[in-house]
Amino acid sequence: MSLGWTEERVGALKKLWLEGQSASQIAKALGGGVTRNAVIGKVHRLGLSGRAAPSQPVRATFRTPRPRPQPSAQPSAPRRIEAAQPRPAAPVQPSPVPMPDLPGTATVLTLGAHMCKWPIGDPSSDGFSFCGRRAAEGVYCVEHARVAYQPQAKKGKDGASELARSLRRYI
DNA sequence: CCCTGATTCGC
DNA sequence: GCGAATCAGG
Repeated sequence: MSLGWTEERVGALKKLWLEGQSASQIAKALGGGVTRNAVIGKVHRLGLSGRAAPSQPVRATFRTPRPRPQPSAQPSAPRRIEAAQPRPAAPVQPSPVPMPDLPGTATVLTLGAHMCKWPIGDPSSDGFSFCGRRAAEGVYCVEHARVAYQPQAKKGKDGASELARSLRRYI
């Protein structure tokens, strides 16, 4: 299951990446079928290797030029040795993230880094959106986190109906 | 061992 | 162009 990089997926990728989301986070956010490697690869291909707001100070690691496990054949690979790009000393301050009061107003493109990513509606429908409220736990708001991160789905009684009731409000 | 991004290279 | 494998590091 690997759809090509459609406009929307690329757009979402750019947005999430520029927001400082990690590659694996983005990979999960994009649904399935993409690994973090795919995301990273695409990011580099898109030309946005350096990010404005690195969540973790990933040092510009100088890897050894890579020993080539190639049995034979030495393809001339005049790789450029550039790891530190001339940063214009412009520590951008991104994330003027809007925070709607009502859920379901965030699309995959407007969804901010710390906005609840609980899906609202049918993903294959036009009006599909995300909750968009302040994410409290993980990528969800408090309310949705309770549903998403169910610690135990076992209660002697009827845990399923509780879940169903919670879900019903948003479907 | 978990995670992060970076790079290379076969496809 | 794509992404798995592999790397260096936190």
